[in-house]
Amino acid sequence: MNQQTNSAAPTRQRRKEARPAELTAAALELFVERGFAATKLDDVAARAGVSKGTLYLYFASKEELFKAVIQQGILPVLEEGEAMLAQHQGDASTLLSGLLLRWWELLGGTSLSGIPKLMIAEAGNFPEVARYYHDNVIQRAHELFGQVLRKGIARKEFRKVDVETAIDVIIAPQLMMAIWQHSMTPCSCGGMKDPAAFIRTHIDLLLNGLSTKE
Amino acid sequence: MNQQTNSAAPTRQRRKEARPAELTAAALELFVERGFAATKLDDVAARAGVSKGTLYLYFASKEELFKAVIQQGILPVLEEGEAMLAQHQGDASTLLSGLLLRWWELLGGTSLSGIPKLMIAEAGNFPEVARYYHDNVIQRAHELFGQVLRKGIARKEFRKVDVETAIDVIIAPQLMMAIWQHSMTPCSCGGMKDPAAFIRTHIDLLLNGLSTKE
Amino acid sequence: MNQQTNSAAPTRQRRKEARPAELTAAALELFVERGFAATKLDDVAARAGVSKGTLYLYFASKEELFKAVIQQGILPVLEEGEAMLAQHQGDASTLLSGLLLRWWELLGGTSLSGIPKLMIAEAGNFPEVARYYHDNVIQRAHELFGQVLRKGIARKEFRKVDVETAIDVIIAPQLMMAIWQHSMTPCSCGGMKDPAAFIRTHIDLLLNGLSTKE
Amino acid sequence: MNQQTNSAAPTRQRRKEARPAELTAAALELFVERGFAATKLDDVAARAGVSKGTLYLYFASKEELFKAVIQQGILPVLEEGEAMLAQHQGDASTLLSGLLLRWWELLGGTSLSGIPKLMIAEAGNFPEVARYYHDNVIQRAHELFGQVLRKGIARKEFRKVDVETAIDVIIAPQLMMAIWQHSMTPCSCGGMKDPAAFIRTHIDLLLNGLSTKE
DNA sequence: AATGAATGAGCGTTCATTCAT
DNA sequence: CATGAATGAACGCTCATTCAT
Repeated sequence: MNQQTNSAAPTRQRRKEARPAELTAAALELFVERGFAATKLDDVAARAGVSKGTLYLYFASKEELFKAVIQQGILPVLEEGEAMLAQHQGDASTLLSGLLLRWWELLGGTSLSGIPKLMIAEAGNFPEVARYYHDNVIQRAHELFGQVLRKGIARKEFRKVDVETAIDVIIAPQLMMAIWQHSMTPCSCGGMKDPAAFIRTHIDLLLNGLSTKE
Repeated sequence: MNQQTNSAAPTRQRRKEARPAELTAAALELFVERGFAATKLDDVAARAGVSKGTLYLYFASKEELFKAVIQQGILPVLEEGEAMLAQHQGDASTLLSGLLLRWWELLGGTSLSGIPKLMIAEAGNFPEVARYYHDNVIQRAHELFGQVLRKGIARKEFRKVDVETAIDVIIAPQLMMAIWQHSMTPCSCGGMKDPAAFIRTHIDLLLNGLSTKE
Repeated sequence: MNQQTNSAAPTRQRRKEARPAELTAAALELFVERGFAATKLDDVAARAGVSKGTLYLYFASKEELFKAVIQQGILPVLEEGEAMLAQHQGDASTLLSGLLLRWWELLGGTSLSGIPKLMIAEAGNFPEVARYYHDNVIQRAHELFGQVLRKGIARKEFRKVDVETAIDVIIAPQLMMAIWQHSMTPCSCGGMKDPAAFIRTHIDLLLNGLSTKE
Repeated sequence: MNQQTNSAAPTRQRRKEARPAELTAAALELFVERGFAATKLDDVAARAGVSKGTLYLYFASKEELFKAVIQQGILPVLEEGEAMLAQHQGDASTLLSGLLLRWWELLGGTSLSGIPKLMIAEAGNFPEVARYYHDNVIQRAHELFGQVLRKGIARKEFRKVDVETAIDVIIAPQLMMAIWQHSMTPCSCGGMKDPAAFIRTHIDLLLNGLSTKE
């Protein structure tokens, strides 16, 4: 009897602990596909393989589920980037292109790359979440790239550009790629053909644009 | 008496002809602010200053209204750009930066600049509209910038970059700026501080990135 | 000018006087086809070849139109029958079968034969109209047939049946025929194949059923 | 504890299985009273003692509810009649009057007798349902009475009438009685006074009309 | 007299949320 | 914990009615 309990309990336990993540994962997929308002909780529950009522055991409302989806989605991204920055030694160009490439390696195929699209679409409807996202993702990413740019400028690798503005210009193509991946591309309506080529061209133009070699 | 007839009779007529545009304008604002699904037709009607039923005199359904909003929104943009290209003489750099600046001058303050956000959010839910938008906006804009890039390369102003991919890289920051303007910025959650500076930096990095002068 | 007025005015006048009848005729057709609630005033107006607003120049509401349709529909029927009775001389059997045949000759092909269906379907929703119809159509038809039956019984042509009840039994097949003609038959779902044969069989069974010859 | 579980658990289950029948019963009453289009789903739900949303757990639309009402309503009638025919031995007159009387005993007081009225009113709007009703009710009833008539003719009880047409003539008064019961009568607008007397007179006239004794 | 654009109350339908089991 | 039947507020859409022209 103990043995049974011992072997059975952990399974349930593991399940119980994994549930919220399973639910937010299912919700993320559907929110990204269809938008927040157009996603039905029935469908989220069905995709997660639970009943609709179960959702309410873990999230008090659809809005809370949305918040959890966003919070859940931002953690992996930042830590990796900041770790790269901390570890990096050598020239800023390599660091910059490394960061851009690594970001897509990490998120490219997953629905985490849909979070920018989702956040953009819903920022107006969920200002608190937008603020949270701004403070915890956008801001930290800004600082990350800001440090890289300033390092490059200090090392005379990069021209003296307007750093704060340049950050946005650098990030924009990466975000647009992620967004396209979750909007036009799945309709087979064109959009991005080759993400790798896109990033390569972006880095090429960018490093040339920043370069002090003339 | 004739004068009264002349001025009074057209009142109704003028209104009737102007109505669809008034309605799509109101709908565009709200769709951009809140998204398609989260926008209530009552609110669209209220913002246009008509009753809910009136919407149905001009659009058969909410979805038809959406389509009309998109179709209505794309016409002004393309013609201007293609006209600039046709008229332009001289170096490609000036043309390129001219196009990028002009685009923002035209759309910056209006809710037309919210169409990319709207289209991105709803492409998955309205594949037909997405295809229409792709064929009539994205494709034509691509060709426009493609001609500029090829002209610059032919004139040895620009390096021999992968033109098709570079187009997307060039357009992305402009689109992101428009998107941010309609998502994070209005929440006072940060985002773009100064569009003009952003475009200037974009053009600066871009022309340097494309430049053959090394 | 006078001549023009002379020739034009009567046209208009004639039109003006004919309008209500044209409108109720159109309404009758649609009410019979679809029922009162399922008939749109747009469709009535369209079938009558006028605009929707014009209906309200002649009828204060949809319900008033309904009442007019019923009133309009009952006048021709009764007078004919009562005239036949007054003029008739000779045996009751001939009179009875004459009445039954004549009724179908008069109404068979027209949508007036749809009034019983319409009245039956809407009696519950329009008690006043139902009462009006009862008093002015059902009651008078009852008296008509009552006199025929009593005449036949007095002349020993017919057996001494329960006259009041027999009237309903006699009328029922005629009504059902009219009803079927406007319900199942137009769906090509079967129903009556041949009205003439039906009436013949009805009269045959009826006269035999009433006959004193055994 | 077991007992409680045994009696409590099925409560929900029993309810769920009984619900569709409860709902169609409520809907039948109101459809018969007011017609399909004039019946509000709120009222159906209220009469069934549930909320409006519950209807949609069992029927996908108002039209599906209508179909279910009809299907639900036809089963009890036919089986009884066909059983009577199969069991009967002896003369056709007794069988015929037995069928006519039994039909009213079964349906007279219930709203099932309102289905003919309902079907007649809505046949034009729901051709598929009309066809279903024609094939499964009208046709089978026809065959039932056809066999009785042919039996009576074979036994020389009945005259050689046009069987197919005579069936309609025989059925018509029964149907009209049911229809009147649900249209004019409830308005206290007259109509049928005594169903039993009506059927008696109908049978009397009918058997005399069919009889070979002259 | 006639029009048809405009209205808004009302209905069918959906779906986030609750709760008895 | 988990379920899914039940709810009811809210939304898209319709259509009888009104009224400026």
